Amino acid sequence: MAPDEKNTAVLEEHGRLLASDLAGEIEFLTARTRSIGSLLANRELAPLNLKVRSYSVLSLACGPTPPTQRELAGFLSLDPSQIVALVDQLEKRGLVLRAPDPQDRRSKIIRATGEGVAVYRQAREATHRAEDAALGSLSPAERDELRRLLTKAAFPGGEG
Amino acid sequence: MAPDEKNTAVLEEHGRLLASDLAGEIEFLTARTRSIGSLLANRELAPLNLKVRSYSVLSLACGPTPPTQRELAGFLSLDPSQIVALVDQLEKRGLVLRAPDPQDRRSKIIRATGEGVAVYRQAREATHRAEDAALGSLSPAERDELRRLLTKAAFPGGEG
DNA sequence: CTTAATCGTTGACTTTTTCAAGAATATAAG
DNA sequence: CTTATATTCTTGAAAAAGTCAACGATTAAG
Repeated sequence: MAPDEKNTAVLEEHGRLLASDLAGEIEFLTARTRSIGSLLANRELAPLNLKVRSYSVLSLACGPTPPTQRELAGFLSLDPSQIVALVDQLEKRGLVLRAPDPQDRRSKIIRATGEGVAVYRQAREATHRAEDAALGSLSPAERDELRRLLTKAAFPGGEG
Repeated sequence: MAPDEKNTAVLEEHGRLLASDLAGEIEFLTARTRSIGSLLANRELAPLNLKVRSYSVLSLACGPTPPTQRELAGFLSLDPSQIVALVDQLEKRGLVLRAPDPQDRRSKIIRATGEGVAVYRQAREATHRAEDAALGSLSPAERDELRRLLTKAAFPGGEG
């Protein structure tokens, strides 16, 4: 078997099962899309010693409104204790820091350092490469539409 | 906190972070959509002693072309060893059985029993309720379009 | 002031994922 | 036919991820 063929085996022949009920369920299609997507994203992020999870935290920490750990947990659908571990790693590498929230001393605001921003820029390119690879079968317009629909699904309360 | 409010806390306020780069990434939106979807689906499936994973196996086993375990692994993006565990459980409950593949005695075809089909019918209603709850913010036309786009993303080689 | 709730943290526990190896069967080459 | 290589299911172990309850510090409510 070729060196990199192993992890791409996800894209094998499944012709017979495409006619199944399950293949028509959005829940299943979402799970499979995510599985392929995070496989490719993790592969691209590996050289930076990041995974999709740590990349997501770093990304939000680089944004214009750095979040508290509680906000990270809610936004990323993770348990607060998982955020602790993720921030610990990133902080140990000097990519983010825990800043006290002036409005609530219980909370800690996760903000990226200069180096964190630098690493994030590379990581963003990596995830964009992964997205190109994962969604290569969709046109730019289709990707925009998919993004719009998924946003409504992921944030039902949205901006309404 | 109200009795059932805990698990619905995923749908909190995230206004500030919706403007982040991350919120525009399809990979992230897919992960969040799946997280909400499988939470609701697992909740609906719990009374039947099923989870999304075992439901998926049961569903394919009920289909017109029962799959081998290898096909299940590829289609569901799971490791073959995970399929063993899932089929073990379902077989122990009498919902599926391992039939020898006449064309390849290494393979085992996973076929639903009569009771398996009966349970599946209830389970399908449960997951449809969950899908309605998860995608309540999308119109039927939008759901169809989302299904179409996700199918292209999940099966790049598709029916081409 | 007293009580209740929230945030980050820790630790324990379960589940899921990943990986390597083996027995049985199939395929390919000589 | 014999030998070598590959595939399928299975097992078991290890790593990673997810779940949950409890604690100190802080805030909010009564």
